[in-house]
Amino acid sequence: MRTLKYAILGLLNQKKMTGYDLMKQFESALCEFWSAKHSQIYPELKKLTEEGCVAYRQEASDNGLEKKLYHITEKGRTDFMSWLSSETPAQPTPKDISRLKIFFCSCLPKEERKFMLEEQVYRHTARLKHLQNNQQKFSQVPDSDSNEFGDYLVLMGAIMREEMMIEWLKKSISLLN
Amino acid sequence: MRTLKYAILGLLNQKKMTGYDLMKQFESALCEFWSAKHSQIYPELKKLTEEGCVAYRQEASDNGLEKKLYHITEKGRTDFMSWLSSETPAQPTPKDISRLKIFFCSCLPKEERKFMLEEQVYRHTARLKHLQNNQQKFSQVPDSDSNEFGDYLVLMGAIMREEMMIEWLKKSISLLN
DNA sequence: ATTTGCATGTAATCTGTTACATGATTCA
DNA sequence: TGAATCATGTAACAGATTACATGCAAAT
Repeated sequence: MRTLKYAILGLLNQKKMTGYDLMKQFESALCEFWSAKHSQIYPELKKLTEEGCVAYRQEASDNGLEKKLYHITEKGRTDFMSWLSSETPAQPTPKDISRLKIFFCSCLPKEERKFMLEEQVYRHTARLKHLQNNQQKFSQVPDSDSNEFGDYLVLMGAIMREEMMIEWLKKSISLLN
Repeated sequence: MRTLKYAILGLLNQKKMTGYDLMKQFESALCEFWSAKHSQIYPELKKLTEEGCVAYRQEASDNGLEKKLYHITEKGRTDFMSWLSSETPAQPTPKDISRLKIFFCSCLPKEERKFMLEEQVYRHTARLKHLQNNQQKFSQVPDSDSNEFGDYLVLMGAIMREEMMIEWLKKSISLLN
């Protein structure tokens, strides 16, 4: 389905970047719903260059080192926009090890069941706090035409996801016995 | 991480099954948080047999066809229990194409933005109804020592996930403009 | 002097999907 | 007679992670 292709094109559509910059974007802005290591990004950029979806200019970075500054081409923009407008196919299951373990929790001795669920509550609470902290950087809701609008929506979605997880886990704990 | 191994062991720990039965379980009971096709299940069963985690007896099925009825071994049970008790490593991002598209939604013309989000609301509403229907099969909360307890918890979790998604999408729509 | 960050790549491996392949039985 | 279900497998490919590999600059 080439999703990585479109994630990269979408980012390069916002601004010119190096492979390294893209990697940083996956670690920060996209981390709540997509990920990619540099070992996947660099080969994909090579492929996209061959396809004519991106191009680069060799530049010297601040320090004087070599770097490749990538930008999106017309073909790249066309491909990206048609992907964005296309219907999203029914998502395959989001695989979730925690839920798998909870599914099998009746195999565990009673004390451990509660312990397992509480450990998860702790994790998600920490994550929620971190996300709420990020949200404070927005003094108001960004305009829906700006690039930050997407950031705002997915951050809101991530917060709601964590809140839901905590609520579910606590409800589950209350059902033990 | 061999998660498929433990999913299969967990199911075989509940009862003896054929590869085909396991496939059906992935399609029904586990479908909200794990998936596996038969082309992955059969080779994994072969590997688990070699490892000594499972064993099988060749049997004739109802109709007279050959089938392999798998059961878990002591080693398999030990492996499964130690996996279940171990700490779950920090989950890698659950990849989500819908969220990725929403992240880039400011690239779309205004009318299409709303359309995209509403299409998602429709999808998740249908899914929610289906799950709520399944929940009605439980006349009460199963005992936390029974196998159905896990079913009940993950179904509840899936319902809450869909409710959260709908709420998030509607909130997002209200923020357009 | 050593670690961290910038910067780029390849190789080996693992995980998962789609397609190929077969064959009997049951139901419409 | 043809489609659906039961039943089992392999091969090719796609997607993603871990490890291998290099090198300069800046900060500690």
